[in-house]
Amino acid sequence: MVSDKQKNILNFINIFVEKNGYAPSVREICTGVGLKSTSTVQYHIEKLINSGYLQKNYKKSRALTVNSQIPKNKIPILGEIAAGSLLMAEENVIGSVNYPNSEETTELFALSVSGDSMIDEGIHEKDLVIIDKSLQIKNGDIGAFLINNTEGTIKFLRNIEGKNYLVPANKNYKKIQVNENIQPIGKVVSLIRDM
Amino acid sequence: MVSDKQKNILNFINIFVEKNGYAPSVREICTGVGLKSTSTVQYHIEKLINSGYLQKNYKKSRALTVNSQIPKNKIPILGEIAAGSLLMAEENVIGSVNYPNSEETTELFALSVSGDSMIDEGIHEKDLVIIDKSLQIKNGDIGAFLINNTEGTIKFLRNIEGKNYLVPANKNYKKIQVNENIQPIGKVVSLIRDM
DNA sequence: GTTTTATTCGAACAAATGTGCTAAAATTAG
DNA sequence: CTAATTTTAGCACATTTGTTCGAATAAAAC
Repeated sequence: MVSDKQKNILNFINIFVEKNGYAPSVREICTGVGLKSTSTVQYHIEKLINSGYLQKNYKKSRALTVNSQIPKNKIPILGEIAAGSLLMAEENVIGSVNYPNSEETTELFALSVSGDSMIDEGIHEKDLVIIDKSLQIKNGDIGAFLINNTEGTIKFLRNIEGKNYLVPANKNYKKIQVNENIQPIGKVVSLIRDM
Repeated sequence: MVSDKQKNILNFINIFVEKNGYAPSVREICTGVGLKSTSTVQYHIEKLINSGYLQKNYKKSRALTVNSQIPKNKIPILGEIAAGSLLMAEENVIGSVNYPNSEETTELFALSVSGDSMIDEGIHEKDLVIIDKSLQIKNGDIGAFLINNTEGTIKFLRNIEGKNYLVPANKNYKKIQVNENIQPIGKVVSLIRDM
């Protein structure tokens, strides 16, 4: 949809804004990307706007804004997982958090930990775990799972003698064999605790 | 140093940028804060620049940038604590992290945890703890301390029979009585763990 | 090859914008 | 009250900047 030149321009704008704190003028983009005509830049800008990468304010200078494809570092916090399916329905979102190390990720969300089944792994009640829905939970990983379409939980996934188990990090709880009532949500990639 | 009108203007610029993604023009500030002359705004802008609240680029439009007094949400990560004193000397800063819940704080920094003396509190090696230097460590708090001007450590501060101790959360370590070789750094206010 | 589409250029124009100057008005200091 | 300082206004000017139009060039499709 967008050509190399257009990506080039978008990139230039991004870097310029990052560096200067305000957007470049059309002519600054010209020299920045090696074009000699302002209307050429105009042409590409229009394309980028139509593709949803940029926004502009008619006749105002330096009024370009880059549509950061993903609201950078802002991910929703889900509270209790509603019966049915784990969706980011508006009702379930109880807040949002700036996640440190994410560059661009749509598949992240945060979940408030309830219970102490992972206490031996240093995952406490009320901790915020960041979950990546796009990452498959592999043997040995800590993942988020939905049990009976009702209850969300954080557990180790372990393969023991060919069978998959949800394994808690707390001697007081026992492992559960994965069955059709257990649905993987995503891998736990980070933890945030406020004190 | 800065008058109410100037604060008013600074505030207007901040809100405008937040809302539009680019800075207001001189005339937009005029109408925004109820002034009729561009030169009046010019006058105030110069004051704000001299006071260090703003930056400008000569003759460029909308090239105002607000000097966010504190780099919002960005706090330095310190590595090994150098002998001497715990300062945010350039050499010690090994990175930076976006800290979720901070609005404006100068006194925050992050420290990578080494050792397992707080394992029972769910604080693991390589975790990142956020420390607020401006908060006094009180009885029962987890704090960061500098021992012998050399070694940084995270411990509980507990008052037992009138004496202060650094108490680990690990049975394999013993508590240490606070003496003149132990210097408090700040209170641990948050924890971040990447997996 | 021809035709179509995408990209580039140049120049000119109008609007937006920052700047400079002088003077008046309001506020504060003495 | 008077003098000094701060704040505001008005206007004119020079640049910067976005926009428009037509045409040339390059690339892709047929």
